[in-house]
Amino acid sequence: MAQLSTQPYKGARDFYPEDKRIQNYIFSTWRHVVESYGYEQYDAPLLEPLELYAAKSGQEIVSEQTYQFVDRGGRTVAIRPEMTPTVSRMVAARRQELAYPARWYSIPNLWRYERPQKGRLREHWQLNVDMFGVETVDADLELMLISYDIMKAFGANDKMFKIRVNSRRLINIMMAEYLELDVVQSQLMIKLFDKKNKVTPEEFRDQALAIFDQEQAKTGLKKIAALIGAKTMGELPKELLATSAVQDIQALFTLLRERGVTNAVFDITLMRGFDYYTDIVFEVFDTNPENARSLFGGGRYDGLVSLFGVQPVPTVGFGMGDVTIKDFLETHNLMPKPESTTDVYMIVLGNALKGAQKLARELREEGVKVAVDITGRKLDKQIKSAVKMKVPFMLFVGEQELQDEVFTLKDVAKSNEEKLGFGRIVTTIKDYRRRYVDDDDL
RNA sequence: GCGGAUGUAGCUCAGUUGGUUAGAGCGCUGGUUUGUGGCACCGGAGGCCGUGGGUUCAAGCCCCAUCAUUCGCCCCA
Repeated sequence: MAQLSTQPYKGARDFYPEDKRIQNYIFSTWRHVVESYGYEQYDAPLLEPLELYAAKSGQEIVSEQTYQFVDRGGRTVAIRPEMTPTVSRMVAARRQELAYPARWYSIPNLWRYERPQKGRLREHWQLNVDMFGVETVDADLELMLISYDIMKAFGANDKMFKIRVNSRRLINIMMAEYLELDVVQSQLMIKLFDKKNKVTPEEFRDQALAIFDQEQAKTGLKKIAALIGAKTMGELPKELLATSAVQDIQALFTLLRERGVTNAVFDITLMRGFDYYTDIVFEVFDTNPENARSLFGGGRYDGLVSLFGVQPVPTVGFGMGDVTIKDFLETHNLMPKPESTTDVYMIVLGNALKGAQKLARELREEGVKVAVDITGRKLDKQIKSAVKMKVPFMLFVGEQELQDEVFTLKDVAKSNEEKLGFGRIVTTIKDYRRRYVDDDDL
């Protein structure tokens, strides 16, 4: 019989305590920002009927990248690969009774069957933030501001990332009316635009030519050059400038500037994969050359809720994965120092265990998190455990200390110690927590 | 689904044109030290060289297969 493997399932991660601390930090930062905008958390099952994704997510996700099985009742079941269809289902179910604008968020784990690679695993957790019920760009603005604030909350500055913005509505006009492409040609051209930064200008030109028919090719390349060459919206071809799609984007950029966001850029090549986006789309992009990649993104998908047979609900949302943001934090050296969630490791000397347990209980009643070493090991072994666990304080408790009610409290990082009574121990630890750790919802 | 790279101690890796008993650093562990970790010194444990086949007098090293990890591609949150 083969030896059992200790490895986690391919593309999925074990979270040891030191890893879970990091994940908790990311989750807690997310929650802080979105809750500060009044978003409330929801959740839903890991499993959904497969048809939910067949409807709108895009073909490949369903056929190739979904974990699926047939349950004992013969139902075809999928492990959720994304949250958007689920939340749309939930909104549709209570379409009439919800209070709008509905501001919701969740942090689900999602599964996709694909080859793992940098920044993309089979299981990841994703912050999903959505606003339902507002059709003006003020909703798009709010979601982008939240994205921006999250990046700031992680310690990023404006130079580390940029926000790319485009519009599906504009893309459709661009393809169908400006370039005069049919549906099939449009899809090919959208894919080509999407990978513009990955191919050489020559390859781009040749592939564009291959999409046009002979008649279109005469003027097509010039038109594309005019599009790509536009660094600001104002440089767009006149035919497009007059459209309401462009005017909406311009209004959005004005609002962003008013709110102090200066690293947002219009990018006509931004496409985003999902079919369900209908209007403005945006993407937060890492500007570091070593990690030059899309970090996360979102946009408006006004049509999804109505798939469930109810009147449409205008919706804007984005999704942000834990794997990519962790890579970003590591690339930019923004990862906080890992430290235990425990405040004090109690080192017990001689026959003091009973007294130490009583003291620990009293400390807990004051809100201090205490781990007691109950092993009876030699002093240095106990200290080593505390250091390895990265607990910030050690408290030495022996028979003499219990009798005097004065204990030695050691600050591990500073390596200095003080003899303190109960009250001072509590305040010292709480001061430390207030200064260095923001753990109110860990 | 396609292509590249890599699998040797818990971790990071070295290992000569194939040659006898497979190495280092860190970590772990015991001691110097029965109430103070990180430093120092002295000991110790720990390897089916990913797995299976093949070539050879002889394989960690060469060949084939397979599994795993990883980086890209396709695709995309």
